[in-house]
Amino acid sequence: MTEHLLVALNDRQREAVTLGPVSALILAGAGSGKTRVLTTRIAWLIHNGLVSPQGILAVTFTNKAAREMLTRLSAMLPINTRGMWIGTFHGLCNRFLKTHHREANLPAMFQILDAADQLAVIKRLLKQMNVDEQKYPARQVQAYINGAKEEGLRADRMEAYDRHSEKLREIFAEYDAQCQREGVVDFAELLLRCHEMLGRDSVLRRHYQERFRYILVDEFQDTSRLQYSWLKLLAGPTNAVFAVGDDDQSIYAFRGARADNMQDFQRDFNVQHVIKLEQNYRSHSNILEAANAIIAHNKNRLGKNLWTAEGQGEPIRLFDAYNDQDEAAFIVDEVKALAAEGVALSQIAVLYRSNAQSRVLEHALFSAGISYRVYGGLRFFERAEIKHALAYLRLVANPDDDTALLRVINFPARGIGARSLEQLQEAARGQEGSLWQAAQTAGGKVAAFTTLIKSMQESCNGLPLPEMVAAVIQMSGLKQHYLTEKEGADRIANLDELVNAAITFVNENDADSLVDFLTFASLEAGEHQADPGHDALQLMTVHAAKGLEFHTVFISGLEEGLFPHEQSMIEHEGLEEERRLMYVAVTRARRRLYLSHAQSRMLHGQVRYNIPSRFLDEIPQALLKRLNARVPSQAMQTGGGMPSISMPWRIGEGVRHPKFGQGVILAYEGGSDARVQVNFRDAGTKWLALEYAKLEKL
DNA sequence: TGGCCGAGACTTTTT
DNA sequence: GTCTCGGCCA
Repeated sequence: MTEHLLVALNDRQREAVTLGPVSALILAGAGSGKTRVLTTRIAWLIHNGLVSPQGILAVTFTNKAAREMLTRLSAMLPINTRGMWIGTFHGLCNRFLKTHHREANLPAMFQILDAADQLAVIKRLLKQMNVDEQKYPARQVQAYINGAKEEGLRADRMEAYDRHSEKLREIFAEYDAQCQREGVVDFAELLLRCHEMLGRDSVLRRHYQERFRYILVDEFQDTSRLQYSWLKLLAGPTNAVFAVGDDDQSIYAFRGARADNMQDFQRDFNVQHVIKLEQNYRSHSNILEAANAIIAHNKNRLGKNLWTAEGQGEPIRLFDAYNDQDEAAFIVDEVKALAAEGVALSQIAVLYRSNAQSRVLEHALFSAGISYRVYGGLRFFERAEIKHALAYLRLVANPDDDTALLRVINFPARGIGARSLEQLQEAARGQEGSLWQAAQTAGGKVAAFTTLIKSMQESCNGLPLPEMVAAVIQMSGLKQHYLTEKEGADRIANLDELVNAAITFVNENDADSLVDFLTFASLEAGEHQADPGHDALQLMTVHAAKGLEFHTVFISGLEEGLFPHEQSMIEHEGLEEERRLMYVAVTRARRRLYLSHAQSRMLHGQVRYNIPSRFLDEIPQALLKRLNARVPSQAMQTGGGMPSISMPWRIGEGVRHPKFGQGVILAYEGGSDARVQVNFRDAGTKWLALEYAKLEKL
């Protein structure tokens, strides 16, 4: 009866899919078919009548993953997936809060602040509270507040041990009060508010515990403390939690992800079934062996070894570039050759540790006429013109939204300057109300603005969503404004696109209310990916590549200080996270993998000399094919291995010291007591007198 | 109100 | 090197 669902699965996968009503931890390695297991399990549970679609709660990390799960599910089962509780933590919490807004002490039309909105609120607050923004930078305050909420803490539970932390706590409390007044919630608040509501209201909690007998969690290694706690609340003592994750792919510790939740889960849920999915369906074995060898250097692991039934494939190609431009030129050449062999550009990815590295690559690709696409950067709903239009729409839905009001009260410019705003804010503070409320009694230009918003509200009344959006854009004067701007054409095109987005939204969702659309815009800022029809080389950070796969992958900038990043060394267990990042990068490749590093590169406006990444040493030499060493010609002439004191040393040259090991020359001082500064990989940076130091060229 | 200039930063990022 | 932000001036 259910055989057709299981036929394509291996034994481990099938075991996971067909588990009974018990909690289980699935350690799913890269490329081991984890999404398939997750969706097949849901289908299997429903198909066998163990649970109805309404009894399932499935959590993913991104909207994209949630969508994919829904798509696959409807392909497997003839059911309507629309009402199912499958979504991100934030999306599901939002759903809870919308349904029970009274219990959560929120207005029915509460709005969601994205990170930029939140920062704006904080900046405004700091000004209002007369806080020294040098001592309390808005970004740090934001990190403090979000960090606290991720841990499940509010201001009243924050410890304060000095004036600074006391102040932070005070700002935190004031910030929450401000959001409450405006009827807005930030991302972390969605989770925390929902968690508190379920914790407090036992009737509600039991209701949902009865309902969601099967809870499934994707990317479990990326859950935060609060998210895990939320899961525990919903699971109660009896429900079955199916947690799928890979501790080796935990690369978001820096933003609160806690892979230790996997161990806690085993203990708290008395997990009897830990199933490892280790067969990889993606890569050839050379690539997997390299990945296994690298990750084996991490101590803090649950333990797992990927294998494949496919052959060993091609060796991993290693390229030693003279500098960053040389590295880029090499990549361009190889990409051209691959394209000539018939590999689609979209099946080739160039990965790097940090975004700044893309510039040199882009330049080289542009000159070579290779089409490419860079992932990251601003997304559709984050663009200024879109945020402006959305702010007008937000005011139509909830005029008490101060953030939205401040964004557009004078955009396009209508002569409401800083003075009038200050008066307005003063008045609002006086009556403990919103800016909108204070604006009601104002005259002149402010009154004209409130009239505008009110007429927008009237015009929108009864209109279908897309027409509403179009009307508000029209009435706002945004288009006229951009007409006069130099680069306004793109912005106008984007505003038109917003109307299209509304049409798509109505078609793809049951909802067609303005509030739902605004929620969608906040919760899902739009895709990074552009038109898939366009064949282009893929450029992205390693983080952005998680979950993707390509025929060929280039990992560039494999240098100490860059990858692993120097900032990571000072962090607790930072190096292990960098290594997991490297593991993720390597396992993106199906057939061919290139690793490259440059002896020097331009960084922060300075030339920096780096030695090859330690991760390269962690790969068995037998798997590697060294393509060449493009060494500067002078170093070539000196020949290898001859100790030499008389010969001038070149900055950037690799050296070996009998005691300190490998390093790179950073600086040179000539004269009778000539000395060099060497950055040793293991021993740090040292000045050495050439007369005594037994330096050897590499 | 907008534009210009200097200072300072500058891993990774989804919701 | 390059971008953003804030302050200041016309």
